[in-house]
Amino acid sequence: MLTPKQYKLLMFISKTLKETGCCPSFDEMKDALELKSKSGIHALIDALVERNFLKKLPHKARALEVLRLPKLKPSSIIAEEKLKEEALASSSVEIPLYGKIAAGTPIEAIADETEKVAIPLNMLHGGEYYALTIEGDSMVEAGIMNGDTVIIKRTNVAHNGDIVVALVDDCEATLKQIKKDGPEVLLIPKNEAYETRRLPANRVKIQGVLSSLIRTYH
Amino acid sequence: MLTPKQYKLLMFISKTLKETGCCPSFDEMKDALELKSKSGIHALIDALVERNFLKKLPHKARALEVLRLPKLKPSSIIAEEKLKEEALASSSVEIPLYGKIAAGTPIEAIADETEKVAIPLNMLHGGEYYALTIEGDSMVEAGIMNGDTVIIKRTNVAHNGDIVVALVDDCEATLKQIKKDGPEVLLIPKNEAYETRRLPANRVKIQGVLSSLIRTYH
DNA sequence: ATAAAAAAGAACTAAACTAGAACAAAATTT
DNA sequence: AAATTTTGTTCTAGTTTAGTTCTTTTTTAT
Repeated sequence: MLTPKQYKLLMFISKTLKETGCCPSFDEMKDALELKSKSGIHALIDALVERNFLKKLPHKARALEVLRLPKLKPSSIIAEEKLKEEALASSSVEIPLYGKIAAGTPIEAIADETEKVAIPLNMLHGGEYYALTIEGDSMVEAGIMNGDTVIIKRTNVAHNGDIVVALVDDCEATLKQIKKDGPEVLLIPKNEAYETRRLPANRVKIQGVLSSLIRTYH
Repeated sequence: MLTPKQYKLLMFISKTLKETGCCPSFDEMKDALELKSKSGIHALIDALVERNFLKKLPHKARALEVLRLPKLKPSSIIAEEKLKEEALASSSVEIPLYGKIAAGTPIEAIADETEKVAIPLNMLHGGEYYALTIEGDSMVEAGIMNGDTVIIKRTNVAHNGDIVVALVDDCEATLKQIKKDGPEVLLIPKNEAYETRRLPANRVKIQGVLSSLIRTYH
Protein backbone atom coordinates (compact mmCIF):
# COMPACT_ATOMS: atom_id res chain seq x y z
CA MET A 1 0.00 0.00 0.00
CA LEU A 2 2.63 2.51 1.03
CA THR A 3 6.24 2.86 0.03
CA PRO A 4 8.81 2.90 2.84
CA LYS A 5 9.26 6.66 2.50
CA GLN A 6 5.54 7.31 2.53
CA TYR A 7 5.20 5.13 5.60
CA LYS A 8 8.06 6.83 7.38
CA LEU A 9 6.65 10.28 6.64
CA LEU A 10 3.16 9.34 7.74
CA MET A 11 4.48 7.94 11.00
CA PHE A 12 6.57 11.05 11.57
CA ILE A 13 3.59 13.33 11.03
CA SER A 14 1.43 11.21 13.30
CA LYS A 15 4.10 11.09 16.00
CA THR A 16 4.71 14.83 15.84
CA LEU A 17 1.02 15.60 16.09
CA LYS A 18 0.61 13.33 19.09
CA GLU A 19 3.72 14.50 20.86
CA THR A 20 3.61 18.23 20.24
CA GLY A 21 0.02 18.89 19.23
CA CYS A 22 1.13 20.78 16.18
CA CYS A 23 1.86 19.87 12.64
CA PRO A 24 5.43 19.67 11.33
CA SER A 25 6.50 22.01 8.55
CA PHE A 26 7.91 20.76 5.26
CA ASP A 27 11.39 21.60 6.48
CA GLU A 28 10.97 19.60 9.66
CA MET A 29 9.68 16.64 7.66
CA LYS A 30 12.59 16.98 5.28
CA ASP A 31 15.00 16.77 8.21
CA ALA A 32 13.16 13.83 9.76
CA LEU A 33 13.51 11.80 6.56
CA GLU A 34 17.09 13.00 6.17
CA LEU A 35 16.49 14.68 2.86
CA LYS A 36 18.25 17.82 1.75
CA SER A 37 15.40 19.30 -0.22
CA LYS A 38 11.77 19.68 0.72
CA SER A 39 10.45 19.24 -2.79
CA GLY A 40 10.33 15.49 -2.31
CA ILE A 41 8.08 15.90 0.73
CA HIS A 42 5.51 17.39 -1.57
CA ALA A 43 5.23 14.29 -3.72
CA LEU A 44 5.03 12.09 -0.63
CA ILE A 45 2.27 14.16 0.91
CA ASP A 46 0.31 14.21 -2.34
CA ALA A 47 0.60 10.42 -2.46
CA LEU A 48 -0.61 10.10 1.12
CA VAL A 49 -3.53 12.47 0.48
CA GLU A 50 -4.44 10.55 -2.65
CA ARG A 51 -4.47 7.31 -0.66
CA ASN A 52 -6.65 8.87 2.04
CA PHE A 53 -4.13 8.67 4.84
CA LEU A 54 -3.78 12.42 5.12
CA LYS A 55 -6.06 15.39 4.74
CA LYS A 56 -4.74 18.84 4.19
CA LEU A 57 -6.42 22.20 4.35
CA PRO A 58 -5.57 23.80 1.04
CA HIS A 59 -3.60 27.05 1.16
CA LYS A 60 -2.80 26.72 4.85
CA ALA A 61 0.52 26.14 6.54
CA ARG A 62 1.01 23.31 9.02
CA ALA A 63 -2.50 22.08 8.37
CA LEU A 64 -2.20 18.33 7.93
CA GLU A 65 -4.46 15.81 9.59
CA VAL A 66 -3.89 12.08 9.82
CA LEU A 67 -7.01 10.24 8.70
CA ARG A 68 -5.80 6.71 9.39
CA LEU A 69 -2.67 4.62 9.81
CA PRO A 70 -1.86 1.56 7.68
CA LYS A 71 -2.34 -1.86 9.18
CA LEU A 72 0.56 -3.27 7.18
CA LYS A 73 4.04 -1.90 7.31
CA PRO A 74 6.36 -2.03 4.31
CA SER A 75 8.58 -5.08 4.73
CA SER A 76 11.77 -3.05 4.75
CA ILE A 77 10.46 -1.22 7.80
CA ILE A 78 9.75 -4.52 9.51
CA ALA A 79 13.30 -5.67 8.79
CA GLU A 80 14.66 -2.43 10.19
CA GLU A 81 12.65 -2.81 13.36
CA LYS A 82 13.87 -6.38 13.81
CA LEU A 83 17.45 -5.18 13.59
CA LYS A 84 16.77 -2.49 16.14
CA GLU A 85 15.25 -4.97 18.55
CA GLU A 86 18.26 -7.23 18.23
CA ALA A 87 20.59 -4.35 18.79
CA LEU A 88 18.64 -3.38 21.86
CA ALA A 89 18.88 -6.91 23.23
CA SER A 90 22.66 -7.09 23.11
CA SER A 91 23.08 -3.99 25.15
CA SER A 92 26.00 -1.76 25.76
CA VAL A 93 26.58 0.88 28.38
CA GLU A 94 27.78 4.42 28.16
CA ILE A 95 30.75 5.58 30.12
CA PRO A 96 31.92 9.16 30.39
CA LEU A 97 34.70 10.38 28.12
CA TYR A 98 36.72 12.66 30.33
CA GLY A 99 38.90 14.15 27.64
CA LYS A 100 42.48 13.84 26.56
CA ILE A 101 45.33 12.49 28.62
CA ALA A 102 49.00 13.41 28.55
CA ALA A 103 47.91 16.99 28.11
CA GLY A 104 49.21 18.00 31.50
CA THR A 105 45.81 18.63 33.04
CA PRO A 106 44.33 16.67 35.91
CA ILE A 107 41.49 14.47 34.77
CA GLU A 108 39.02 15.52 37.42
CA ALA A 109 39.33 19.12 36.28
CA ILE A 110 38.00 18.32 32.84
CA ALA A 111 35.41 15.81 34.01
CA ASP A 112 32.38 17.54 32.62
CA GLU A 113 30.81 14.21 31.61
CA THR A 114 29.14 15.72 28.60
CA GLU A 115 30.71 13.28 26.19
CA LYS A 116 30.02 9.59 26.37
CA VAL A 117 31.38 6.49 24.71
CA ALA A 118 29.39 3.32 24.15
CA ILE A 119 31.12 0.16 25.33
CA PRO A 120 29.84 -3.39 25.01
CA LEU A 121 28.77 -4.58 28.41
CA ASN A 122 31.02 -7.62 28.23
CA MET A 123 34.15 -5.48 28.10
CA LEU A 124 33.53 -4.33 31.66
CA HIS A 125 33.85 -6.49 34.76
CA GLY A 126 32.50 -4.73 37.80
CA GLY A 127 33.69 -1.39 39.03
CA GLU A 128 33.56 2.12 37.67
CA TYR A 129 34.96 2.96 34.28
CA TYR A 130 35.72 6.03 32.25
CA ALA A 131 37.30 6.76 28.89
CA LEU A 132 40.17 8.97 27.78
CA THR A 133 41.51 9.98 24.41
CA ILE A 134 45.23 9.47 24.01
CA GLU A 135 47.28 12.47 23.03
CA GLY A 136 50.90 12.01 22.10
CA ASP A 137 53.10 9.04 21.31
CA SER A 138 54.71 8.22 24.63
CA MET A 139 53.18 4.71 24.66
CA VAL A 140 53.44 3.68 21.01
CA GLU A 141 55.65 0.72 21.78
CA ALA A 142 52.83 -0.69 23.87
CA GLY A 143 50.54 -0.27 20.86
CA ILE A 144 48.82 2.78 22.29
CA MET A 145 48.68 5.39 19.56
CA ASN A 146 47.80 9.05 19.39
CA GLY A 147 44.01 9.36 19.15
CA ASP A 148 43.17 5.96 20.64
CA THR A 149 40.37 5.72 23.18
CA VAL A 150 41.36 3.94 26.37
CA ILE A 151 38.92 2.52 28.88
CA ILE A 152 40.12 3.04 32.44
CA LYS A 153 38.88 1.20 35.51
CA ARG A 154 38.81 3.61 38.40
CA THR A 155 41.00 2.44 41.27
CA ASN A 156 43.83 3.84 43.37
CA VAL A 157 45.84 0.69 43.61
CA ALA A 158 47.93 -0.81 40.86
CA HIS A 159 50.22 -3.78 40.46
CA ASN A 160 53.74 -3.62 39.22
CA GLY A 161 53.75 -3.43 35.44
CA ASP A 162 50.20 -2.16 35.11
CA ILE A 163 49.54 0.68 32.73
CA VAL A 164 47.87 3.34 34.82
CA VAL A 165 46.56 6.86 34.79
CA ALA A 166 48.95 8.59 37.16
CA LEU A 167 48.41 12.04 38.62
CA VAL A 168 51.67 13.74 39.52
CA ASP A 169 51.68 16.56 42.09
CA ASP A 170 47.91 16.82 41.71
CA CYS A 171 48.27 18.64 38.47
CA GLU A 172 49.57 16.47 35.68
CA ALA A 173 47.92 13.29 34.49
CA THR A 174 49.63 10.78 32.21
CA LEU A 175 49.19 7.23 31.07
CA LYS A 176 52.31 5.22 31.90
CA GLN A 177 53.46 1.82 33.05
CA ILE A 178 54.08 1.84 36.77
CA LYS A 179 56.72 0.09 38.84
CA LYS A 180 57.26 0.44 42.56
CA ASP A 181 60.77 0.77 43.80
CA GLY A 182 60.75 1.01 47.59
CA PRO A 183 59.71 4.57 48.60
CA GLU A 184 59.70 5.65 44.97
CA VAL A 185 57.68 4.81 41.89
CA LEU A 186 58.78 4.62 38.28
CA LEU A 187 56.58 5.99 35.51
CA ILE A 188 57.74 4.25 32.38
CA PRO A 189 56.82 5.49 28.92
CA LYS A 190 56.84 2.97 26.10
CA ASN A 191 58.80 4.99 23.62
CA GLU A 192 62.57 5.18 23.48
CA ALA A 193 62.38 8.91 22.85
CA TYR A 194 60.96 9.48 26.34
CA GLU A 195 62.60 8.98 29.69
CA THR A 196 61.36 7.09 32.70
CA ARG A 197 60.51 9.34 35.63
CA ARG A 198 61.40 8.35 39.15
CA LEU A 199 59.29 10.07 41.79
CA PRO A 200 58.66 9.71 45.53
CA ALA A 201 55.49 7.70 46.01
CA ASN A 202 53.67 10.52 47.76
CA ARG A 203 53.79 12.70 44.67
CA VAL A 204 52.00 10.13 42.51
CA LYS A 205 48.34 9.20 42.74
CA ILE A 206 46.82 6.34 40.76
CA GLN A 207 43.55 7.33 39.12
CA GLY A 208 42.83 4.04 37.37
CA VAL A 209 44.29 1.17 35.42
CA LEU A 210 44.08 0.54 31.71
CA SER A 211 41.30 -1.93 31.03
CA SER A 212 40.84 -1.86 27.29
CA LEU A 213 41.50 0.10 24.17
CA ILE A 214 39.41 1.04 21.18
CA ARG A 215 40.68 2.43 17.94
CA THR A 216 38.69 3.54 14.92
CA TYR A 217 40.17 3.86 11.47
CA HIS A 218 39.15 6.44 8.85
CA MET B 1 -3.17 20.57 12.17
CA LEU B 2 -2.08 23.58 14.24
CA THR B 3 0.86 25.90 14.05
CA PRO B 4 2.94 26.27 17.22
CA LYS B 5 1.41 29.68 17.98
CA GLN B 6 -2.10 28.42 17.46
CA TYR B 7 -1.40 25.51 19.75
CA LYS B 8 0.10 27.71 22.42
CA LEU B 9 -2.86 30.06 22.37
CA LEU B 10 -5.38 27.23 22.46
CA MET B 11 -3.67 25.69 25.44
CA PHE B 12 -3.55 29.03 27.22
CA ILE B 13 -7.25 29.61 26.67
CA SER B 14 -8.09 26.10 27.79
CA LYS B 15 -5.92 26.38 30.88
CA THR B 16 -7.31 29.78 31.86
CA LEU B 17 -10.86 28.56 31.46
CA LYS B 18 -10.17 25.56 33.64
CA GLU B 19 -8.29 27.46 36.31
CA THR B 20 -10.28 30.67 36.60
CA GLY B 21 -13.59 29.75 35.03
CA CYS B 22 -13.55 32.76 32.79
CA CYS B 23 -12.17 33.47 29.42
CA PRO B 24 -9.01 35.53 28.99
CA SER B 25 -9.23 38.89 27.25
CA PHE B 26 -7.29 39.66 24.08
CA ASP B 27 -4.82 41.66 26.12
CA GLU B 28 -4.22 38.83 28.54
CA MET B 29 -3.68 36.46 25.63
CA LYS B 30 -1.33 38.94 24.03
CA ASP B 31 0.72 39.05 27.22
CA ALA B 32 0.67 35.28 27.58
CA LEU B 33 2.15 34.86 24.11
CA GLU B 34 4.52 37.77 24.72
CA LEU B 35 3.21 39.86 21.88
CA LYS B 36 3.07 43.64 21.78
CA SER B 37 -0.11 43.92 19.79
CA LYS B 38 -3.39 42.09 20.13
CA SER B 39 -4.19 42.12 16.46
CA GLY B 40 -2.25 38.94 16.04
CA ILE B 41 -4.45 37.23 18.61
CA HIS B 42 -7.36 37.93 16.35
CA ALA B 43 -5.85 36.06 13.46
CA LEU B 44 -4.92 33.15 15.68
CA ILE B 45 -8.41 32.91 17.09
CA ASP B 46 -9.91 33.05 13.62
CA ALA B 47 -7.65 30.18 12.59
CA LEU B 48 -8.68 28.15 15.63
CA VAL B 49 -12.36 28.83 14.95
CA GLU B 50 -11.89 27.84 11.32
CA ARG B 51 -10.31 24.55 12.42
CA ASN B 52 -13.13 23.89 14.88
CA PHE B 53 -11.08 24.07 18.03
CA LEU B 54 -12.82 27.21 19.29
CA LYS B 55 -16.27 28.75 19.13
CA LYS B 56 -16.75 32.43 19.71
CA LEU B 57 -19.66 34.85 20.11
CA PRO B 58 -18.71 37.76 17.90
CA HIS B 59 -18.56 41.19 19.51
CA LYS B 60 -18.90 39.74 22.96
CA ALA B 61 -16.16 40.14 25.51
CA ARG B 62 -14.46 37.06 26.95
CA ALA B 63 -16.81 34.75 25.10
CA LEU B 64 -14.67 31.90 23.81
CA GLU B 65 -15.43 28.25 24.14
CA VAL B 66 -12.99 25.39 23.59
CA LEU B 67 -14.60 22.77 21.37
CA ARG B 68 -11.76 20.23 21.39
CA LEU B 69 -8.07 19.83 22.06
CA PRO B 70 -5.52 17.98 19.93
CA LYS B 71 -5.17 14.51 21.39
CA LEU B 72 -1.70 13.96 22.70
CA LYS B 73 0.07 10.82 23.77
CA PRO B 74 0.55 10.59 27.53
CA SER B 75 3.93 12.07 28.37
CA SER B 76 4.95 8.91 30.20
CA ILE B 77 4.75 6.97 26.94
CA ILE B 78 6.74 9.64 25.15
CA ALA B 79 9.39 9.48 27.87
CA GLU B 80 9.62 5.72 27.53
CA GLU B 81 10.04 5.94 23.78
CA LYS B 82 12.74 8.55 24.22
CA LEU B 83 14.63 6.25 26.57
CA LYS B 84 14.44 3.43 24.07
CA GLU B 85 15.75 5.66 21.33
CA GLU B 86 18.66 6.69 23.49
CA ALA B 87 19.40 3.10 24.40
CA LEU B 88 19.34 2.23 20.73
CA ALA B 89 21.76 4.98 19.83
CA SER B 90 24.30 3.60 22.24
CA SER B 91 23.54 -0.07 21.79
CA SER B 92 25.85 -2.71 20.45
CA VAL B 93 25.57 -5.49 17.92
CA GLU B 94 27.26 -8.85 17.68
CA ILE B 95 29.53 -9.64 14.78
CA PRO B 96 31.17 -12.98 14.06
CA LEU B 97 34.70 -13.65 15.27
CA TYR B 98 36.26 -15.64 12.47
CA GLY B 99 39.45 -16.64 14.25
CA LYS B 100 43.06 -15.69 14.11
CA ILE B 101 44.81 -13.98 11.27
CA ALA B 102 48.42 -14.17 10.11
CA ALA B 103 48.20 -17.88 10.76
CA GLY B 104 48.45 -18.81 7.13
CA THR B 105 44.88 -20.02 6.77
CA PRO B 106 42.24 -18.47 4.59
CA ILE B 107 39.58 -16.77 6.63
CA GLU B 108 36.61 -18.37 4.96
CA ALA B 109 37.92 -21.82 5.94
CA ILE B 110 37.59 -21.07 9.62
CA ALA B 111 34.39 -19.11 9.34
CA ASP B 112 32.31 -21.27 11.61
CA GLU B 113 30.62 -18.19 13.10
CA THR B 114 30.29 -19.80 16.49
CA GLU B 115 32.09 -17.06 18.34
CA LYS B 116 30.76 -13.53 18.44
CA VAL B 117 32.04 -10.18 19.62
CA ALA B 118 29.86 -7.31 20.80
CA ILE B 119 30.61 -3.98 19.15
CA PRO B 120 28.98 -0.62 19.87
CA LEU B 121 26.61 0.15 17.05
CA ASN B 122 28.12 3.58 16.50
CA MET B 123 31.48 2.05 15.58
CA LEU B 124 29.87 0.56 12.46
CA HIS B 125 28.77 2.60 9.47
CA GLY B 126 26.84 0.48 7.00
CA GLY B 127 28.11 -2.69 5.44
CA GLU B 128 29.08 -6.10 6.75
CA TYR B 129 31.66 -6.54 9.49
CA TYR B 130 33.55 -9.39 11.09
CA ALA B 131 36.24 -9.68 13.72
CA LEU B 132 39.65 -11.33 13.79
CA THR B 133 42.17 -11.95 16.50
CA ILE B 134 45.67 -10.81 15.68
CA GLU B 135 48.42 -13.37 15.91
CA GLY B 136 52.00 -12.26 15.58
CA ASP B 137 53.78 -8.94 15.68
CA SER B 138 54.04 -7.99 12.04
CA MET B 139 52.00 -4.80 12.56
CA VAL B 140 53.26 -3.59 15.95
CA GLU B 141 54.53 -0.33 14.56
CA ALA B 142 50.97 0.50 13.54
CA GLY B 143 49.90 -0.20 17.12
CA ILE B 144 48.36 -3.56 16.27
CA MET B 145 49.60 -6.05 18.85
CA ASN B 146 49.47 -9.79 19.24
CA GLY B 147 46.07 -10.74 20.67
CA ASP B 148 44.23 -7.58 19.63
CA THR B 149 40.76 -7.91 18.14
CA VAL B 150 40.34 -6.10 14.84
CA ILE B 151 37.01 -5.21 13.29
CA ILE B 152 37.05 -5.66 9.52
CA LYS B 153 34.58 -4.20 7.07
CA ARG B 154 33.95 -6.72 4.33
CA THR B 155 34.84 -5.31 0.92
CA ASN B 156 37.00 -6.27 -2.02
CA VAL B 157 38.23 -2.83 -2.85
CA ALA B 158 40.80 -0.88 -0.91
CA HIS B 159 42.53 2.46 -1.23
CA ASN B 160 46.26 2.92 -1.24
CA GLY B 161 47.55 2.90 2.30
CA ASP B 162 44.59 1.05 3.82
CA ILE B 163 45.28 -1.75 6.20
CA VAL B 164 43.50 -4.76 4.71
CA VAL B 165 42.91 -8.45 5.11
CA ALA B 166 44.66 -9.86 2.06
CA LEU B 167 44.28 -13.41 0.84
CA VAL B 168 47.32 -14.57 -1.14
CA ASP B 169 46.97 -17.47 -3.59
CA ASP B 170 43.65 -18.36 -2.01
CA CYS B 171 45.37 -19.98 0.91
CA GLU B 172 47.12 -17.48 3.15
CA ALA B 173 45.41 -14.54 4.85
CA THR B 174 47.31 -11.68 6.45
CA LEU B 175 46.66 -8.20 7.75
CA LYS B 176 48.91 -5.74 5.98
CA GLN B 177 49.02 -2.25 4.59
CA ILE B 178 48.36 -2.32 0.87
CA LYS B 179 49.81 -0.22 -1.93
CA LYS B 180 49.12 -0.64 -5.61
CA ASP B 181 52.06 -0.45 -7.96
CA GLY B 182 50.85 -0.86 -11.52
CA PRO B 183 50.16 -4.56 -12.19
CA GLU B 184 51.53 -5.46 -8.78
CA VAL B 185 50.53 -4.85 -5.20
CA LEU B 186 52.71 -4.33 -2.16
CA LEU B 187 51.82 -5.93 1.15
CA ILE B 188 53.63 -3.88 3.74
CA PRO B 189 54.11 -5.12 7.30
CA LYS B 190 54.60 -2.53 10.02
CA ASN B 191 57.62 -4.06 11.68
CA GLU B 192 61.19 -3.62 10.56
CA ALA B 193 61.87 -7.31 11.15
CA TYR B 194 59.50 -8.24 8.31
CA GLU B 195 59.84 -7.59 4.63
CA THR B 196 57.39 -6.07 2.21
CA ARG B 197 56.01 -8.58 -0.28
CA ARG B 198 55.52 -7.61 -3.91
CA LEU B 199 52.97 -9.77 -5.72
CA PRO B 200 51.12 -9.68 -9.04
CA ALA B 201 47.66 -8.26 -8.41
CA ASN B 202 45.89 -11.44 -9.50
CA ARG B 203 47.39 -13.43 -6.64
CA VAL B 204 45.99 -11.08 -3.99
CA LYS B 205 42.34 -10.80 -2.99
CA ILE B 206 41.10 -8.16 -0.58
CA GLN B 207 38.77 -9.61 2.02
CA GLY B 208 38.11 -6.44 3.98
CA VAL B 209 39.58 -3.24 5.37
CA LEU B 210 40.50 -2.52 8.98
CA SER B 211 37.71 -0.51 10.57
CA SER B 212 38.53 -0.51 14.27
CA LEU B 213 40.51 -2.22 16.96
CA ILE B 214 39.70 -3.43 20.44
CA ARG B 215 42.19 -4.51 23.05
CA THR B 216 41.47 -5.88 26.49
CA TYR B 217 44.04 -5.85 29.26
CA HIS B 218 44.44 -8.55 31.93
C1' DA C 1 23.77 2.00 -21.80
C1' DT C 2 19.26 3.76 -21.18
C1' DA C 3 15.08 5.02 -19.06
C1' DA C 4 12.70 5.90 -15.01
C1' DA C 5 12.54 7.39 -10.37
C1' DA C 6 14.25 9.89 -6.55
C1' DA C 7 16.60 13.70 -4.69
C1' DA C 8 18.57 18.29 -4.70
C1' DG C 9 18.41 23.05 -5.66
C1' DA C 10 16.67 27.40 -6.63
C1' DA C 11 13.15 30.71 -7.50
C1' DC C 12 8.81 32.06 -6.52
C1' DT C 13 4.18 32.63 -4.12
C1' DA C 14 1.51 32.44 -0.23
C1' DA C 15 0.57 32.22 4.52
C1' DA C 16 1.77 33.25 9.24
C1' DC C 17 3.34 36.38 12.42
C1' DT C 18 4.36 41.09 14.42
C1' DA C 19 3.39 45.77 15.31
C1' DG C 20 0.90 50.07 15.69
C1' DA C 21 -2.94 52.84 15.60
C1' DA C 22 -7.61 54.10 15.18
C1' DC C 23 -12.02 52.92 16.18
C1' DA C 24 -16.48 50.60 17.68
C1' DA C 25 -18.98 47.90 20.69
C1' DA C 26 -19.73 46.06 25.28
C1' DA C 27 -19.27 46.20 30.20
C1' DT C 28 -18.71 48.94 34.22
C1' DT C 29 -18.97 52.96 36.97
C1' DT C 30 -20.95 57.11 38.39
C1' DA D 1 -28.44 57.61 31.23
C1' DA D 2 -24.04 59.40 30.56
C1' DA D 3 -19.32 58.86 31.14
C1' DT D 4 -15.52 55.88 31.45
C1' DT D 5 -13.02 51.90 30.89
C1' DT D 6 -12.38 47.60 29.00
C1' DT D 7 -12.58 44.80 25.23
C1' DG D 8 -12.88 43.41 20.48
C1' DT D 9 -12.40 44.64 15.47
C1' DT D 10 -10.14 46.36 11.49
C1' DC D 11 -6.88 48.58 8.96
C1' DT D 12 -1.96 49.01 7.06
C1' DA D 13 2.59 47.59 6.55
C1' DG D 14 6.63 44.99 7.06
C1' DT D 15 9.17 40.55 8.38
C1' DT D 16 9.58 35.80 8.71
C1' DT D 17 8.25 31.29 7.80
C1' DA D 18 6.15 27.93 4.93
C1' DG D 19 4.51 25.87 0.63
C1' DT D 20 4.74 25.29 -4.44
C1' DT D 21 6.74 24.64 -8.79
C1' DC D 22 10.17 23.98 -11.84
C1' DT D 23 14.85 22.47 -13.57
C1' DT D 24 18.96 19.88 -12.90
C1' DT D 25 21.48 16.18 -10.89
C1' DT D 26 21.97 11.74 -8.97
C1' DT D 27 20.55 7.20 -8.17
C1' DT D 28 18.43 3.02 -9.33
C1' DA D 29 16.84 -0.56 -12.00
C1' DT D 30 16.53 -2.66 -16.46
